[in-house]
Amino acid sequence: MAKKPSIPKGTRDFTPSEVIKRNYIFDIVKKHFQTFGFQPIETPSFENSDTLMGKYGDEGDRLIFKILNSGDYLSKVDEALYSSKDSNSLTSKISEKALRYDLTVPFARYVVMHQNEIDFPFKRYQIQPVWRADRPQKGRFREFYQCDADVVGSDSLLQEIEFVQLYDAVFTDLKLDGVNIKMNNRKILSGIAEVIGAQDLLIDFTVALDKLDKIGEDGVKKEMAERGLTAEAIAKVEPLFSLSGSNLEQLESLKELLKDSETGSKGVEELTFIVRTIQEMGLQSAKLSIDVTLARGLNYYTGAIFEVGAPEEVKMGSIGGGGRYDDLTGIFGLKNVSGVGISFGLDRIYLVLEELNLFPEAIDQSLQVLCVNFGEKESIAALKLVNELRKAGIKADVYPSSTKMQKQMKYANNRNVSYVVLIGEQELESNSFVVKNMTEGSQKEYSLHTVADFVASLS
RNA sequence: GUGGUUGUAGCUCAGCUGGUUAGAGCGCUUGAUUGUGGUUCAAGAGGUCGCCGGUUCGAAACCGGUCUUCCACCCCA
Repeated sequence: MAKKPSIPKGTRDFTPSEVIKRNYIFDIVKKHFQTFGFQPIETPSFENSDTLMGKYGDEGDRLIFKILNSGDYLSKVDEALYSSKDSNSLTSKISEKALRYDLTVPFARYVVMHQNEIDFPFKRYQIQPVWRADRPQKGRFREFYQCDADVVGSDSLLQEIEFVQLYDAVFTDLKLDGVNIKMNNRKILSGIAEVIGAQDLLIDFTVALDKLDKIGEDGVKKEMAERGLTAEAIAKVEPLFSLSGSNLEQLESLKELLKDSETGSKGVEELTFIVRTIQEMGLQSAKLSIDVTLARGLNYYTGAIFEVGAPEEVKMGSIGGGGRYDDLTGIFGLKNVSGVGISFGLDRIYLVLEELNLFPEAIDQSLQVLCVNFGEKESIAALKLVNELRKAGIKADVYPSSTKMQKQMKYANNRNVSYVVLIGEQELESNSFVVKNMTEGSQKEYSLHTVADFVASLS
């Protein structure tokens, strides 16, 4: 080993225990995706650059990993461009492929390409890694998994309602109590901007408003002023900071506030329908709350906006989000297809479950039974027993070499094995095996003819 | 992309305003214990102090660069 190996910034190796815990989350999420009628698809890990570039704004373009062309990629670049050192124009000449940046845009591409085979409404889920050339932070990586579920081809609000229930089902199953599903509606934000006379500054207005819980009311006002909102407009925003009461009461206030805005009223109406219906049907462990300051992903969301907050006792931002985008496939030439979708932030959910100790206790156990190896003859007998145990679905193994017992026992202990089986000379003679319970330290002898008794004791 | 922060044994970390041979706990190996782990005791192995360069008689420590970690911003899952 000449040099210590390393992995790129923002990437990770996963240990066996981590993979098992991640799979636990994946399996639960998948199970509920399926019971809600979503179908899985997969798309390539890299796409043509023009599929991705320009879809996420300037900031997004910068964060897309570009793949260098194969072969002598510089020979095709003319001298003038090369010597101009203009990275942006040069990039398109030497790189025609890029790593997937999210799952939504490739999905839109997929829908357009397969529009004639798809039965709409199409409910799909997709769990694959994506890559971003971002600067890493805690819970933020350059390679991470996204779990998305989207519906395209239906503008029914029933979809939004289903997504709230889907979030509730998944987090309930994960035993993660007290998640807060926050909802807003782009139309409400547009309506507010309209009413305060700042339509043109919608994005600036919402970006500032979104920071309320971080920088407080005064901070938001200050930022709005910096972003060009008039003092008059900011004064009109005031009532938003003091919205109180139940979801429906807040919606009632918004209705009054937005009565002069057609768009805004539509948004209030939509949210009211969703809130009423969810209230009627009930949620298992999550709570649904209206949050007019919620303003993420505004570049393409046109209706509902979702964000899921971790339970209050953990300091973790959002663990999921999503929204409705009325014309997602439009960028690829297919008009009038409405879509709505949500995403689960796997890495953060993992951190939250870890912090709250919510992974099942037995999850780490990769081996239930280990047979100590006493030599060739003995190990063959052990292997026969192990075969029977494996057929019964028990995770069992024989230690591969007849090293000292102390070493074998220690290995069993470190692997968190619950039972160690001893088949030595004495046991061979009497056609039996000794089972040591590693947590209690007790031992029990079984006949090799009645392995079923031992199997029964395991369940 | 901007500003800051971190890096010393497999892991978690000490190491003073530059000074001789770089430490601890845990883990690991061996023995006490040739058929019994998790407890105990004894002994042992393991480090080009992230990497490259500079200052100095002398650098783990100071300076510059670079990589990495984490944090804030931007943005976002």
